[in-house]
Formats: sequence, structure tokens, C-alpha cells
Amino acid sequence: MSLHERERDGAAAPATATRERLLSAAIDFVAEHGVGGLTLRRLAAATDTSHRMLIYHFGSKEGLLVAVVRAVEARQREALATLDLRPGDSPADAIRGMWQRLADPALWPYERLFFELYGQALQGYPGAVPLLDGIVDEWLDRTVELAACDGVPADVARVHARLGLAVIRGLLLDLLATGDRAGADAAVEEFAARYQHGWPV
Amino acid sequence: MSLHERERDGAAAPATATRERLLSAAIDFVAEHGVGGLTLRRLAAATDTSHRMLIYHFGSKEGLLVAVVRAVEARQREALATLDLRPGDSPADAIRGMWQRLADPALWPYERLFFELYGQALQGYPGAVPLLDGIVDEWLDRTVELAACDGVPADVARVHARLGLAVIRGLLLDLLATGDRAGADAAVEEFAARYQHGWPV
DNA sequence: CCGTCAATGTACCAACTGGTACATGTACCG
DNA sequence: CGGTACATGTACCAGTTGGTACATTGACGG
Repeated sequence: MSLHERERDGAAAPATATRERLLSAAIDFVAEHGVGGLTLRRLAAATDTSHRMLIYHFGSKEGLLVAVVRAVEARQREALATLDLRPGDSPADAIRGMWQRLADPALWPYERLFFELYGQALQGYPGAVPLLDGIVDEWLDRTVELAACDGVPADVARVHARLGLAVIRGLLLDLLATGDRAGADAAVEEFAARYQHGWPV
Repeated sequence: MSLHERERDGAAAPATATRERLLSAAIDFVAEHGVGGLTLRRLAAATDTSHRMLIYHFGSKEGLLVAVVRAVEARQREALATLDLRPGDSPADAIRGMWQRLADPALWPYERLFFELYGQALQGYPGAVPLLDGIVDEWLDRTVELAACDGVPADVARVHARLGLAVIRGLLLDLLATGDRAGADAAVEEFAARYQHGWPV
């Protein structure tokens, strides 16, 4: 066993170039085929490697899964970071912009994967659980400022942000199941419109 | 191979007493341990049967999964049917009542299972896909009347119902991940309050 | 008492799984 | 040149999986 293989359970993996390439290919494969029936051999065959190499670079199947989960996490954070909201935007515009970005069909495979991993994490599967860390609160921390216009107190703004996040995730579930983009768009607009005209509280 | 075993791919299974007992036990087991790492042998051991019997009664592992999925579907429909809303209730009260019922911790295992299966269905896993049939529209058909007070036209009411369903499912995802009942309750109340004071449209 | 049929137990199987052992290649560095 | 470390291919393994073959039980009806 090489030294490289031995340090598999270190928190931060070496992140060498080949490993990065394999990880990227793994994410694409998993986004397309799901993580349920995943086997190292099938993944290796589709990625032009051997299952030996996957274990070599990720230590174990679970190590690979953890890496994928972290990548999905990172992708989410990135999507959140690139929201790039102008301070003048109303909360309604923020919701609309967020939805516009996330409802893009090009992202659907990754969102299916997100929800599949979400479900597995809720069931406590070893590799998927880390996904739950901050899966709500991290979004709240970053979007609460969007809801905090018009001098709304911070705790109330947090409730608004929580509701907005739920709306978006709930409608994504809807959209992925039904494919009815127009219907989901209408529901988002219905929600956003209420935030256009000030707060009833 | 007995005749019983041969008719496995018939749409409606025999539904004999022992099969029903096994199915009920399987649902409980799967609600607790998830469906990801499910094996017939483990399920059989926990249910005081042999994996032979599971195949005998359900034809295959996938047949068993389909039966479980149908049961989860039925449980959802039942939860929907027992909503028992009075015509005088406002949409806000309907949302509150629905949430109150679904946020009950006693249902969490089944809701975790629901979301796990939802994720698998989105990925197209053979046994889970049937879950998607009507997973949104059936709820809309039955709840649209709740949103249709004050002479709101039917198509608008459907948008409202769609939004309400998304809010509830999104907040259930939140609740199951964070366990923060108070926070989720506050978000529901924030949403319901907007429907208390009439429609802005 | 015997035939039928659902229900069940035992034994088995081929396929596939994640993981390991070991040899090998290959590049860079002294 | 020689060594050291990363990278990879081949072969293998023990365990588990879903599924099958076959014998058996037991109840019910003629």
C-alpha cells in the first residue's frame, strides 16, 4: 500500500490533477445515472479508468461519494455566490432571479442528484450525511440580507428568507417531477408579487 | 414454480393476508432503514421470514419496492383525504391545518422515505418511478377548492394551490434536515398570514 | 384417504461487489 | 545512472446479492 493510498481518511484529499479529472467525470456520470445503483466498475468503465484507480484516488467507494457530495455542496454554494444581487433589488426580484437561475434545464441533472442525495442524507447514509450541514442555514445566512429591506428586523427577515428558500426548493421538486415550467413559473411569480407591494406585517 | 409465483407481473397482486402482513412489516422496516441499502435477506431477518418468502409473495425485489411505493402513495392520498376541511375555512387555515398534520414528528420516518423515493424516482430508478404519477397534480386537483374562495377563478386558484404545496414540501425538507420546528412553523405562519387578508391580485 | 394448491424451508448458484496484493511503468531528481 | 514516488494494469479474493430448484408441510374438499 502506497503512502498515497494510506492517507485516504485525511480530511483534505491530495487534489492532484488526475484525481480532479476523475472527480469531475464521476460527478457528470453520477448526475446522469444517479448514485443509487452506482458501482465502481461501471463508473470506471464510463470514465475510461479501472475501478482500481478509483479506489486508489479516493480510498474507497464511500470516499468517492463524499467527494461527490462535497462537490455538489460546492456547486450549490457557487450558485448562491454568483447571485450577485444589487442592493436596490427588491426581495421579489431576488426570488425571481434565484428561480430564473435554478430552473434552467441545463441544471436539472445536478438538481436531481441534489435531491437524491438529500433523500439519502435524511435516511442517514454514511457518505451523504455531510450534505445536510448548513443545507438550510448557510442559505439563510447569505440570503437574509435580501429579505431585509425596508427596515425589517433581522429575525423577521430570516423567516422570510426561510420561506423563500422553501418555495424555491418545493417548486424545483415540482418542476423536476412534472416538467411544467410554465406552471412553476406562475407559482413563483404569484409568490414574488406579494413581496412587491411591501410587507403586510 | 408455482402458479402463484408466475402471476407476479400482474398489475394487482393477490393481496392475501400473509402478503399484506409482510408488506406492512416491509414498509415499517423501510421507513426506518431507508430503501437504499435494502437487501431481501436483511428485511427478511427483521421481519421473521426468509428472503425466499419475500420473492415468493412479491415476485422480485423490484416487485416488493413497487408495492412499498404504492403504499407510500396510498398513505399520501389518505393524508390528503383526511384533511376534512370545512367550507368556511380560509386558505390560510387550510395551509395551517395541512402543515400541522404533516409536521408531526411521528410521520417523519414516512416523510423521509417519501423524499428518498422522490429522489430515486427523479433519477428514473425502475421501482420508484410510479411514485411520480400525480405527485403534484393529484394534490392540486384536491386542494384547488381550498384556494378558490372569494370568487378566485379556477386557474388562478390552481396556481395558489401549487404554491401552497411547494411551501409545505419545501418546509418539510427544511424541517427534516434541521429539526427546527419553531423556525419552520414561523415560516408557515408568515406564508399563511398573507392569505388571511384577501388576495392582492 | 387422496389430490390439490398455497406456503414454507433448505440448499444452491452464478454474478457481481468492494477491496487487496503485487508487479509494472514512468517521470523527475540526485 | 539510480532511486523515489506517483500512477496504473492484472489477478485475485471473500462476501453478498437476487433468484431458482426441489422437497416438504398443512389445510381443505372429494
